[in-house]
Amino acid sequence: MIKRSSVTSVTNGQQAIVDAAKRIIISKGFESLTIHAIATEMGVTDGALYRHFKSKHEIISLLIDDIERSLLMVIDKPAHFPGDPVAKLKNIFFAHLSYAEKRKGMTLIIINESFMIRDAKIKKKMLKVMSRYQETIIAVIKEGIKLNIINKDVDAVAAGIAFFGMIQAAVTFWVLSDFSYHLKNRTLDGMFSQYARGLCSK
Amino acid sequence: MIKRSSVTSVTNGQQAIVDAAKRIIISKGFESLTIHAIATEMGVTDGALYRHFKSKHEIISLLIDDIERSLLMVIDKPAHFPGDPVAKLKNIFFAHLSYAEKRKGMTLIIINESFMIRDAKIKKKMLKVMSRYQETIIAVIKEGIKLNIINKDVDAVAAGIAFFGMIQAAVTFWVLSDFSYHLKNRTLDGMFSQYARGLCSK
DNA sequence: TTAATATGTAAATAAACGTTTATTTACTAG
DNA sequence: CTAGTAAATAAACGTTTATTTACATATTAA
Repeated sequence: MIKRSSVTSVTNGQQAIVDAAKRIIISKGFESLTIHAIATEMGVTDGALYRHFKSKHEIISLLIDDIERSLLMVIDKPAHFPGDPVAKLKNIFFAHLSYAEKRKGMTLIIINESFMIRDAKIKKKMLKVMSRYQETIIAVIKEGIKLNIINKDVDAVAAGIAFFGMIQAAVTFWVLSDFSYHLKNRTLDGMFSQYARGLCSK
Repeated sequence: MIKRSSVTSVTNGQQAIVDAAKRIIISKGFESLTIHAIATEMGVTDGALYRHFKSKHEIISLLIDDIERSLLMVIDKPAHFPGDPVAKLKNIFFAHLSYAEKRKGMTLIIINESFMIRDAKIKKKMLKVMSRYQETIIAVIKEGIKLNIINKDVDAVAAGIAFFGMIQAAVTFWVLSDFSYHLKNRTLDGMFSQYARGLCSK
């Protein structure tokens, strides 16, 4: 009986490679993600990886799929938990921050690296993940507008981008500081409060 | 009479290389920024660059200096123009966006790349630029609090990070979409309005 | 059992990259 | 005219990449 790791067509061998790649990015950063590094991490030789992948880009592509699954799951859970939309946003906010802290900003690093990779497919895939993230946030905001909790004049798209931006900037400072403090701190509480005020005040 | 390009000790030859590097990043992205590409862009051979620079990292370092000068100048101007602090923030917001659009997100790309470069000096330098950016924003916010225009409960540091995040996220989507729309658009007007409401509402 | 398939190894390849070196050229000052 | 200097050249260097090839071993299915 063979256990498949996911709904999509990712073989066990492929999943092991993706997991190794994640470990490398978290411990040594994206620039250290080489075929040789992955192979060494797994205790095999470089060529062995090509039994499971056509190219390194394909590995990165699967890595983005992995982010899509995990990140969207992390934010979808609080997004669909019944309750006040603003409370939902707050829960999403801190769930995303916990996720980022656990992964040492890996997701943001990959988003940023997507800028740099010429392959248009990878760029497009990353944009798709971010768009789905946005859809979730926007849906919650629109729900809040409908319930008359969030101001009708609020541009949901703009608010969605700003929401993502708060996390992005917080993680950016944190990574640049070499993780020299805890990502989740009192400052971020104030940050969300201010954001929520911007949504709700008339 | 020799004209120097800047206050700091950047020679003309160095400035020419930095300018060429900027052109390459804007037109072909950071991953295309190689010694060979810079040399070709300038119409010289690779080795010639080493008459002006010790290493590629030194070029990147000067590039960050260049960003520091230009970006901080762009935001300092509206920051010190007399008037309402919130109006100042709005002007800074759109000045930064214009700057990003003109440079095709080059600054953000370099910030992101600073993540990846092992050299701790470069990381530190980038963090310094961002901290100086933050100081400017925070000063304006504190001015607003003192004038009783901005809510006393606002955490100026948090608001500064969120301010930067709005721009960062907006540029991120724009770059990932391959510059397929104009960065400055109506959505961003709404974004700032919401931000300002979060600052001012009681 | 046997043949096919999956998975791995070892070694090589080609290209790209940053960097160094020895040499040359053009210009300037004494 | 000479000596010095700044800048560029051409060629190579050593390394690191991703990727390919020829060969071996183990599992699986007929």
